[in-house]
Amino acid sequence: KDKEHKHKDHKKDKEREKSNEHRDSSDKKHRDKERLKLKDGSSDKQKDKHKEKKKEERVGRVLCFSHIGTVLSELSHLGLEDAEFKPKKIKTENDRSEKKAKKRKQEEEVPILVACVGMLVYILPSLCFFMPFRWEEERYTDGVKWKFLEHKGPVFAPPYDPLPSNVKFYYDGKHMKLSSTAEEVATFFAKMLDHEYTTKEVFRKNFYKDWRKEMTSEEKSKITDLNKCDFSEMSEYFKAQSEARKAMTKEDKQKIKEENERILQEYGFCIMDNHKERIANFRIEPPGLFRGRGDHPKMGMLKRRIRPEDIIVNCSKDSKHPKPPPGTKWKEVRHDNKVTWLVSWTENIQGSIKYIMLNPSSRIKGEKDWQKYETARRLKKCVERIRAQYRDDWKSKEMRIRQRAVALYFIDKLALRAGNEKEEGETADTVGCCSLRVEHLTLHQEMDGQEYVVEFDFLGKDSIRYYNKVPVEKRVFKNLQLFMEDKEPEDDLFDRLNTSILNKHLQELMDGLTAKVFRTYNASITLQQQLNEITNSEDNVPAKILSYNRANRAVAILCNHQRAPPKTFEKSMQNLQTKIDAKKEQLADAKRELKSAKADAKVRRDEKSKKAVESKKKAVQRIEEQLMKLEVQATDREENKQIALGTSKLNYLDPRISIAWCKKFGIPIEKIYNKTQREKFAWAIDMAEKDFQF
DNA sequence: GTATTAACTTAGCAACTAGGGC
DNA sequence: GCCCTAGTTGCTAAGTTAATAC
Repeated sequence: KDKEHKHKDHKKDKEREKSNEHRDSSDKKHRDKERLKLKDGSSDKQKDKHKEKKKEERVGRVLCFSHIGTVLSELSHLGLEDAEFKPKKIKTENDRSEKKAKKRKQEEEVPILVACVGMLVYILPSLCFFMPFRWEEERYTDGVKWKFLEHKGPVFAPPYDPLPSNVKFYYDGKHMKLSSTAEEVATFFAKMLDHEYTTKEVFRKNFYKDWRKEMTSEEKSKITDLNKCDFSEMSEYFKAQSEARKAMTKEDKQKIKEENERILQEYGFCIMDNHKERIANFRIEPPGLFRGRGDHPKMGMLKRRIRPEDIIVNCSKDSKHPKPPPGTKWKEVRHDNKVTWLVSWTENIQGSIKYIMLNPSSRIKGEKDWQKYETARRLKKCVERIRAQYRDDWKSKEMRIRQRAVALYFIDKLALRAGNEKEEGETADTVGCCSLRVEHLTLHQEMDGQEYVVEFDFLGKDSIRYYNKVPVEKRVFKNLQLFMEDKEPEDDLFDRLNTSILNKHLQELMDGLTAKVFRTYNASITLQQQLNEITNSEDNVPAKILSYNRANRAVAILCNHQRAPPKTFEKSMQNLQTKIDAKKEQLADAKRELKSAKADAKVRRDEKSKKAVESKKKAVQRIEEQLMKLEVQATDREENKQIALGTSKLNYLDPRISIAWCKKFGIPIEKIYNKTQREKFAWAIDMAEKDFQF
């Protein structure tokens, strides 16, 4: 069968190449152009490219085969009568009983093995026909994302459960019974009472304004000052509830777990093109108070409850459409297969659209992820040309080109984000490269013994501070002086540039190139270089993992992925230090014992004392190793205090680098990626060999 | 050319959970 | 068996990008 398969594959390969040639003729022209532009289109390079292409195709196939298992298990899960494999038939009662009887008969007469073989015979012809090409064929060219999509719709937030009558709200010291709607909004505030948010003026103002909108006219006239509102009883009640949840019996906890599992099984999966796929966020966001990040002008506003009438459902026409809760209607049922979302609604704070989409482990997300890294790898091949060009552009006669070139230099060198323009007063004041203002940079002709230093200080995405002192090339420095001339601190540094202009330019330099590709590229290449540099094949597994974390950390620092130091950081650090101190004492003891054993052996000169010396030596060694391990742990933790490794690991580092590294150095992949991460990177685990280089 | 919007990725925090140490 | 802590998962805000409208 294998041989047959290979033969078929070979034939199909040829056919596919032909059709690809045809389909990609325009692409090819473009590539040829690229090659000419590069002026180094040597035959070797072409061969490499061809090899690479071949490899990709092979890899695609490997993935496909790995999918057969999934498909089979799904089929057994779904039953063979499923719509994708057999036309649907309206079942009559007769049909059903007939079928039941048949099934019983089958169960009695046909051995299970034969039944399984029968099932395989039924499925395999169709699978063998398309499976080897699944990944390629299903990457639809015309923007189509799927052919079949069926799901059960979203899970709504539970309705408001009013407070028990003994939990009271007080206004100006007096008990006041609130209407259900006003009470619900009050509980949102009460739940956050311990949070710093509720002390912020903007938060309080926004909350109060929106709360009043939910009050009855009587409540409105009575409640005129938020400072006179006493939510403390409510707050205590919720705290007690949360304690009670924690103190629940094992059985009760198990029951809740089972219920959640049931909901997950019912609503957490969909069928997209013959695959059962996990949905990411199938629960609608519950109502509450908006918690923006940083100095957000809208913090505290009421995020309203989403009803079925707000929901747009997306699924295929021929699927079983999700049903809205009894007595309600969807806003719309759409059949748009050029998008990947299953459900959407418009939120009321910014007026933006929220989506329910698939889990990162899904085929559709996995493929996109893979594509992203392939684009970054293409950038690797032409990055030197692009760098040469922007360096050249620093000398351009045109201001806009100089600005574009300096901005690109920052994006490339410092991994800054593109930096879209934002509407003032709508969101927190944060910037990226293109939206940098004069006030965010300080130029130092000379600083700490270095020439031409630029000091950056601004708030980036999520209001995370970016602070960096970077020596730059003289030409960049002079350009920056020019851009900042005669400008106010609040003026744009790059007044002739925005992300749209920049990305259009990048698109001309390389197909698919945008500002964010540089972040992906620089992150991944840094990991690769660091791993190549610092991994010592002689090291043991923990030491190698420390090297990996160090490489990962280098990337996180480059991308400025910060975190608030964990609340328990100091304490856990202290605990570790105590352990280290104890180990040091233990080591000193062991050394003393070794010394005396040595002295003893010198006097006695017998086998027994020699052996004793050896065993003491070993003990010292062992303790030294343990101490080193603890110290390594402490260093690792200290270095990680304010750095978040997860974001780069999940979004910027080509997983194939890590997997290849694991394979090369015999590290179990589980040491690097946890279960969720392994699911997300299934595509990479399947395809990365130990010699993979980014 | 500019503004707006839809669709999708990237991001940090908090709640939850599992597993190691005592 | 309990407690502590690190790791995991869920949540949703905040970006980027390309398409579309004007």
